[in-house]
Amino acid sequence: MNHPLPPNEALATAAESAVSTPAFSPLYQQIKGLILQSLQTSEWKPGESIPSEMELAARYRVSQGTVRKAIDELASGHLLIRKQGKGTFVATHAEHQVQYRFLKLVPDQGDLNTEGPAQREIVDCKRLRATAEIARALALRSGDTVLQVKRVLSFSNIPTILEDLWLPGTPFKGMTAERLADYHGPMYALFETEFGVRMVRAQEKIRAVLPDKAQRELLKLPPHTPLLSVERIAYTYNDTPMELRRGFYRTDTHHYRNDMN
Amino acid sequence: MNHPLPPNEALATAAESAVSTPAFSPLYQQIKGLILQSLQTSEWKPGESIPSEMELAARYRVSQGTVRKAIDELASGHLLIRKQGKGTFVATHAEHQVQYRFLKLVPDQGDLNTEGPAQREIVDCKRLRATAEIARALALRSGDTVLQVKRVLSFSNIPTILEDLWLPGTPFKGMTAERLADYHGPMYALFETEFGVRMVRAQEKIRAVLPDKAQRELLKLPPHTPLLSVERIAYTYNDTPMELRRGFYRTDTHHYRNDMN
DNA sequence: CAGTGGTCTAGACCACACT
DNA sequence: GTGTGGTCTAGACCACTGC
Repeated sequence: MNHPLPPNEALATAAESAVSTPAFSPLYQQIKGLILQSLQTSEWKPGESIPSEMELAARYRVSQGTVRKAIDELASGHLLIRKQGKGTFVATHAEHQVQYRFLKLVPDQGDLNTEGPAQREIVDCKRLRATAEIARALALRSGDTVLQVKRVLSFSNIPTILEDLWLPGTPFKGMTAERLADYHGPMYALFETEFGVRMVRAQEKIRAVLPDKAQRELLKLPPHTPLLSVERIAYTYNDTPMELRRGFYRTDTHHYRNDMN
Repeated sequence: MNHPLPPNEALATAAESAVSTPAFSPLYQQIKGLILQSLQTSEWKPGESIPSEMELAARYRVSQGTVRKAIDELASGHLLIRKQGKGTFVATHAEHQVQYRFLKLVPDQGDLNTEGPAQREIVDCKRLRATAEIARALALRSGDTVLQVKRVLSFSNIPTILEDLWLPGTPFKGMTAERLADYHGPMYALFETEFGVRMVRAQEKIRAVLPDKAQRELLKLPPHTPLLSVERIAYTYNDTPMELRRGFYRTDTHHYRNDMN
């Protein structure tokens, strides 16, 4: 093995058992896995600080540099946030800086600050059985209980976003329309504090569509107004899908912005 | 200063002149700037290898680790590509792996491989004076010469993308419809080899729109088919805008895919 | 002041590609 | 084998934060 010190029980020697693939994994990747595990089990919660690099180095019996590289990768994936002089923290959607990280709709003029926060209206919130399609997206079985939420977001009192979202019933047991309505702040922040579910990654499929009658009414749209259809699957740690969201965005005053580099 | 060796003339001491802001810049950032400069001046061209880490360390009089960190950042920005055992290479849009890095439209079923390459038809290609809007997007003055290209892309012989693009006249002197039509491969690869312009970053604004009559005809669309409007500004090194592109995408068989993490 | 992350170095060794 | 990037270590010092 590639470990210079007495083997740490935590540093799996699983690679040995494999035959055809050497499956060489650098030490810092293994450390990254161990840190990830502590995040998953909520040993360190969103917003909290994790142990210092020196402490982690001692805990895992590796050098500070190795821990450093592991943390660097997690930080570049927005799982951790480094703050010089203060420590390293578990990322959270409650942070003002990264609020609405996954919402790419921005006003044509001005920015999110000039516009202010959205007005939110919960239209519907109920439990139902997952259709085949929803089950597939959420890695559930058809018929499993899911929570459906339907809501409208308005900016400057203009209804702009209509969205339906589906959450797996088990992890979100106890979620109600009231709790959603009472909570001020990003929905993903509520998921973190109330249900221990942190979204780390999302994937969106975007199309141009014409709204049906019900959608037109909820958004108070004139006829023949095309909408952006945004289908999102959000994942927690371990690539587990935890939310399916179908959004319909007005794009006459706003646009979807995507920066690529 | 923070340099342990006889000062290298290349490592600017510009920070000294500033008064209010200390403007501390780590060594590896300065190295990164020097490498970037060599990329801008085409000392190393797309697809070529740059000197080894050891050579660069000697050239800049720093340790290998410092060069390494500079290269790491450039590689994570897709400006360089590291290949273990072979060397470090200047990124290029001709690489099969990263071809069409900025095209996010993918087929609903299958992937880009099952679909095969697009059929391309140049509809128009002419020089004209920049409108105020185009001039602003390309950081030119109104009335400056720009090159306009209009084309249609088809997949499986179904016209799917209609796009207009505008290029600044000076860097793209000598571009013709013929050269575009004759070139097989990504347009951005042609820009690299023929005009020394490498696109490193892009920004897109996306909306849902209804096509006008001309657009409907070019894409052979039934009436009332909404389209995705994708406005892209692409930048070279140094954040210089080099292309404005307005695309209209059919999204009944394809969708715009955006992965966030 | 002590504690944190951030930078820089020097040296050893490993994995991979070419020849 | 030689040369490349990739990993890991150990130690020194710098920059920032808060007591």
